[in-house]
Amino acid sequence: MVSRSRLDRDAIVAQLATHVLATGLGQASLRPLAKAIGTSDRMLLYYFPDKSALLRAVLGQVAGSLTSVLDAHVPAAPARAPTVLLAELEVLLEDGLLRPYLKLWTEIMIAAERGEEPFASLAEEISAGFHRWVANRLDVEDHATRDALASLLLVTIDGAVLLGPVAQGRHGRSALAALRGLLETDNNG
Amino acid sequence: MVSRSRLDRDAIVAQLATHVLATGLGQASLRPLAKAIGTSDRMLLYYFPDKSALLRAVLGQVAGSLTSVLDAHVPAAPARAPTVLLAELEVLLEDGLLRPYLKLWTEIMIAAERGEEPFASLAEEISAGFHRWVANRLDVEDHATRDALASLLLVTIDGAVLLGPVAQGRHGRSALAALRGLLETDNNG
DNA sequence: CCTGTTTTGTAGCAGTCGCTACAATAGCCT
DNA sequence: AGGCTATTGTAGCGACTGCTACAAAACAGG
Repeated sequence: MVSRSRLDRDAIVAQLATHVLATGLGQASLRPLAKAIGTSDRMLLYYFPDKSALLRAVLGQVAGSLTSVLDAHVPAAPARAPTVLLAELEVLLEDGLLRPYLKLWTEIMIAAERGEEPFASLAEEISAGFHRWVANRLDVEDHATRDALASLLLVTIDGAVLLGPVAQGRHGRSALAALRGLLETDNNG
Repeated sequence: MVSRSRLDRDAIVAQLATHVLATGLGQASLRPLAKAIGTSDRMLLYYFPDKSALLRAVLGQVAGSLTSVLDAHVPAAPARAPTVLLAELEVLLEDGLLRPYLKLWTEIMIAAERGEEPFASLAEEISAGFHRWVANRLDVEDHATRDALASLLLVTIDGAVLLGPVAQGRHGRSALAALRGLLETDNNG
């Protein structure tokens, strides 16, 4: 009844999640994806109705993995000043733990803007989740300014990752450093 | 000698520039591009050696058009406080004058990160040009902090555009507003 | 008009895309 | 063993990709 195969549905999703995280969505066609995990495109479409459903499962797994990484390194309590949270996220970026996720995230955003599924709906969910995650860790009492600061951190980090490849990554690094400086003087003034 | 055709090289570049600005790089295959400007893929490859050269010419034209728009609305002199320059750029974003260029720009960045030509080299040039454009308009005397602030504006605006499609654009708008607030208190303190 | 060059159309190549029809295997149950 | 279902392979469809060979026009100068 419960049949076991060399590569069942969950294993496919798990292996594709790490593969897509490493290589991006540029090579995410059925045949290359299948080859990367040692199976055939025929199998991917045996376990999933179509490519959209497959990618939705895979990227959902990636999103879950991201929150695991984030929660492991940046616990929810206690709430922090914005500058402190930004510094913690910068460390994760420099360590390379966060960057693959955010690079994938920018690719999802581009595809979402074109209206391609499942990216459009995924983009909405993931951005909402990440924004909530950031806001929950900020010790700003006023809800409006806390949400605005969370948006600012979200936007600036995404922008820094987007501009990462050019100028040897200088723009991203100095932008985050400058923002951290602004947040500090704002806190002390 | 000087032969004239219904659609010569310069006309092709000009028309394709406005077309990709409106539709993005997602549909930028030879046959759709040709159809959009009323010619054939055969003609595009008659005037250009390959697709990469064609896109390089077209995107170069777009970049030139962007600097025209920017210079027309934000003159070089006099230098401004960061918060003022950011406010001016926000106006251009809200008017929709800047957004198409920056959306195209994010697509170029994604393709550049994959190493695809001509996007990798283009990304380097355009980002350097935009950064210089911003830095030239800031009235910050210290070069290092002026460059860092220019990077921050660059990164935050790009991030805001990238996150534009989700949450009805709330993230982008409130992020820029929050950054403007930080820059103001920094200036006054 | 004729000749030669420049500009275009038509057809097609070899590759990839998502997806499917059909058949062959493999494993279980009786 | 025989039958039944779950799994997998093979082959291919129609559409698309960048690009090219070949030839028909269109246009020039003589």
